[in-house]
Amino acid sequence: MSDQRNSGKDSGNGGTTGKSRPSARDRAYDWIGSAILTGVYAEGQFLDEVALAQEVGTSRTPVREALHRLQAERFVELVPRRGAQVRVVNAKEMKEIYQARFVIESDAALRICERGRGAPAGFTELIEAMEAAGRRRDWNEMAQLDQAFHASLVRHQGNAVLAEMYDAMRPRQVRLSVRTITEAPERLPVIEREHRELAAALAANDGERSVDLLKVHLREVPELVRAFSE
Amino acid sequence: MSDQRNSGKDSGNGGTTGKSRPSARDRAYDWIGSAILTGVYAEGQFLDEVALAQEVGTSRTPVREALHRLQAERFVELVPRRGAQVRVVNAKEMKEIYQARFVIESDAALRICERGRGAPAGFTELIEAMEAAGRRRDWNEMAQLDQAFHASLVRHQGNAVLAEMYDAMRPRQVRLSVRTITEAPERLPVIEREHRELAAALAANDGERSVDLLKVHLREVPELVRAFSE
DNA sequence: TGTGGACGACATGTATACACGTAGTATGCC
DNA sequence: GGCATACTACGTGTATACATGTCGTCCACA
Repeated sequence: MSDQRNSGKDSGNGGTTGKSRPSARDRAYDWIGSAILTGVYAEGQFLDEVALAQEVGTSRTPVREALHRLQAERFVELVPRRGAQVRVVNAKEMKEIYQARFVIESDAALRICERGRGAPAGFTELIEAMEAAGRRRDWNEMAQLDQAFHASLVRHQGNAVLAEMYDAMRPRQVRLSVRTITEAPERLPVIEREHRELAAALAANDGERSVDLLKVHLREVPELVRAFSE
Repeated sequence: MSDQRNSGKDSGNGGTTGKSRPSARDRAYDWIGSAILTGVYAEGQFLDEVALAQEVGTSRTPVREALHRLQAERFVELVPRRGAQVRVVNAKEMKEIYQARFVIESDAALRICERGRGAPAGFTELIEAMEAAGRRRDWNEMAQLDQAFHASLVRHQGNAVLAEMYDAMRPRQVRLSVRTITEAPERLPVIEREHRELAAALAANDGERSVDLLKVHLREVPELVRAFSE
């Protein structure tokens, strides 16, 4: 929830001034987003712009802009003349997200293998970093690396529109990814093995096997979610 | 560019007051969006918030909110401390959009047929309305109905996340859809035939044939685009 | 003459004040 | 006692003023 500035693009923000202080809008975005993810606000609750502004330490204007962005990422719903309503990701939506992920990722794998592109650059390094984080039991780091792993697969395909779509789902997944790993760490070796197998299949440009692996890999998580979430 | 209010959702805006006057933000969104689509502003040009506010007849605040929304739809890029830069959809992006459409639509068709759901409700009516618009040579109406046709296919699949993603591409397509039909009206009968064939394949729950039809249908347009756009 | 820096104009980022619509509450009527 | 209605409080929608960073220009200097 902290690397989401500049709409996910690394547009360099000038570059000369070095690391400029984050804008009020970004701070409001981070603050509200974290609050929703950590469950400070109940689902369906309306957020008070003035109260948020006081909490963040800005005026209403940056808060409003942050809320619009959070709406784009489906964290809140902006009801006209009523305000921003908290919209917690539920099990049904999570299942749909994983289904959408499978659609995009499997298409990416197929096209990558069709063109003989092999595994993305840095794929192995990401796997190793993930396993290292797993040994440290740093689930937060692991979840982020897992996201990066799958995102690099999609980006490797070369379609920026699909990659943007895929990235748009990312914020909604972070919370549940961490939770999934935290509550079922015994599945860690399985996940790691599947990652390595996927890397191998891609390196061999075996699209069909890649899709099969993704199907299994992306099916497990929603099952876990359903198991302890309903 | 006129039915895009409330972030594409028909959230009923209260309902009791009937059709309330559009907000300043919506008017700004429509005005700027139309201006970009009709080519008033050159690619890469920075938009002046004050000037836009004067044109639309509001203050800067609704203009800024409209620009943020236009950024989410990739019509402009918001460069920090510089402003909103016009970002015209180019041929490469258009090709990627059609590829993304194929990925989502073919998945929808497959799942619909797997579950034996048949064609979406109102599918035939949409086809007939499209053909009527074609006879009137009302290309604008045709393009919109075509969008609705394909969107209903995606929605019929039942995955709201994928449907939202799909809808997010819609604004970017409108301009080119109209242009494509306008500049190659002789292809109209082909398009209409393909629509009817797709409807028949879905009604028969023939997923494989539906995908084949979509592959042809969604491949033609980018080819046309490349033909007269570069 | 070309280059570097300082200054001024200007646009965006932010704060705040006002307008308008909605929700909740109290009151009167049936 | 229950329900409809008017009123009040409150929060969003919008406008405007101020703060701050950026870009272009001009001038000094090599």
